[in-house]
Amino acid sequence: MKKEFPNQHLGTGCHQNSGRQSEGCMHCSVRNLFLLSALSDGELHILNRERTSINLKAGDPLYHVGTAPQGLLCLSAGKIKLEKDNLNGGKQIISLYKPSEFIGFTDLLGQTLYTSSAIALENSTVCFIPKLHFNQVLQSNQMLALRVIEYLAAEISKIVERSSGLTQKHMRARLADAILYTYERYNHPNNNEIQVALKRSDLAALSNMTTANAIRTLSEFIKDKHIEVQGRKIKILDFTALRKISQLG
Amino acid sequence: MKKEFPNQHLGTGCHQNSGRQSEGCMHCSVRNLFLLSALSDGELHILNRERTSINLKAGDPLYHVGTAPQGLLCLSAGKIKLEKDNLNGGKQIISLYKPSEFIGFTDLLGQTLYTSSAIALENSTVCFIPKLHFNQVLQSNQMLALRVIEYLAAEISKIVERSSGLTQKHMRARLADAILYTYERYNHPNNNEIQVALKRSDLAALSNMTTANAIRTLSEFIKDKHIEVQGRKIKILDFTALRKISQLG
DNA sequence: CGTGACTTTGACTCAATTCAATGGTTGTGG
DNA sequence: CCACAACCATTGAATTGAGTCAAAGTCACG
Repeated sequence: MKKEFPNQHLGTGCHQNSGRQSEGCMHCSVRNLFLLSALSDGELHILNRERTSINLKAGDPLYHVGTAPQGLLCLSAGKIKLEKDNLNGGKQIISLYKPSEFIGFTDLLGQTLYTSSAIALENSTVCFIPKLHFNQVLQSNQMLALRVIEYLAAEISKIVERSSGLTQKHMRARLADAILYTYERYNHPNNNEIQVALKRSDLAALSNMTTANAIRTLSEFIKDKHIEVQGRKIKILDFTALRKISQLG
Repeated sequence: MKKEFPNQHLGTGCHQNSGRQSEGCMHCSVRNLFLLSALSDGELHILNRERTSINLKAGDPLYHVGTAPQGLLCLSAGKIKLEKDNLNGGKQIISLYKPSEFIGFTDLLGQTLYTSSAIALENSTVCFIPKLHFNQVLQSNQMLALRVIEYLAAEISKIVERSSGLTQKHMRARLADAILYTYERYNHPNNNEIQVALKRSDLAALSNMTTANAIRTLSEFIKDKHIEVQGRKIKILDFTALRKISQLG
């Protein structure tokens, strides 16, 4: 799951992050996910039959808010953010995704238009499975449906939790949360560097504040030795301190 | 759906808001709901078999945050709020429920503990169907599972929408939203009075602000003739103005 | 008619946004 | 290889929105 394609392979139409080629969903690492582990080989073949691959360069949109989901999107390599415009002309980042995760899954299931835009944070590859084939499988596999229910219900708890943090916590706590979230999503096993190059404005969009304030607050954290920053690379020095700030402000 | 039990009937153990007695789920008005309309008579019998009725007085809790869901709770008569403690010692109201709706449904589906507390806003009756029986039906009825998926996915969109309102809008807009939401939930067909007695602190908990500020902002709305207030009774005079305030602040 | 819970209002404080100015980086084409 | 443009990061000062605290005022109910 952590092993990424070297960038020069991104143009080949290769769709798996397991390293195997031309074998499709059956051997793709998403197979290991809780959600899809309920699928039989036959069902995986259905999904695989019309699967295609999409390559994105850093900054490219995968889809735009307000458009209609056409199928299941599974991130195969790279990193993607979901964001939407906020009411003050800025952006709000809803969530960050890594390989093997589904992008915009709830919008697909909700039978509505996309409620946010998906944008590649770095060069990425995404598998696309037409709606029809996914629905076919979802409609015939009870176990899958039950797992999707559980997944969605858990999502709701997370969203409500995050929401109350964003509304009630002060800037310092919100930024600490954003840093810890980013680390949890993109951490590297052997050090405390966050393996993604987020702009300051991205950090701000994650923690619901102005870019200027994100920078100011980040500077405080550096001065207090909670983190170390070089350009867009953030290294966490003191998890305990960040968690405490997340609680108390 | 609008016809409520007179309060003196609440102690009888009657569980239907259709007015019929002793016929259980099969003739209960929830049968008309999108979610459960997929159920056969046999399945309704399964649900009905061990159904019991819970009576609550205004202010009584149905369950507390952090406890484990034991079954499906369906509001039969009355009004219920879902709330949780916020980080500043106050409360936040997550949602308001009316008869025929399920209380704490997502927590039940998510297989986790209750993420909020349910409290009766007035005398209420709630049907309880043990988890086991509900799961039995959910596991055997594919159509029901698919509808639950759609329902949950739609819930997520709503929650994200509400969340960004609470984080980004100013007090005036948030209070306007709270008033419009309360009206949408508990409106009376023939006038513009909101049919629920919410305390000022409840209005504040809905719109994520201090009680003092809710009162101040409410006074502005009265002065500007957008609403009329007598005690806890709120009458909407100008929907257009409120909707505009919701958009612009 | 007194007690407690709720409502209202004012003054103060502080957190956060806004706006503006400046400095730094990067990539591109001449 | 340099110069320029475009974008990004940083910092300061002024302004405003919202929370806090405290003091009355109102209401219902025993």
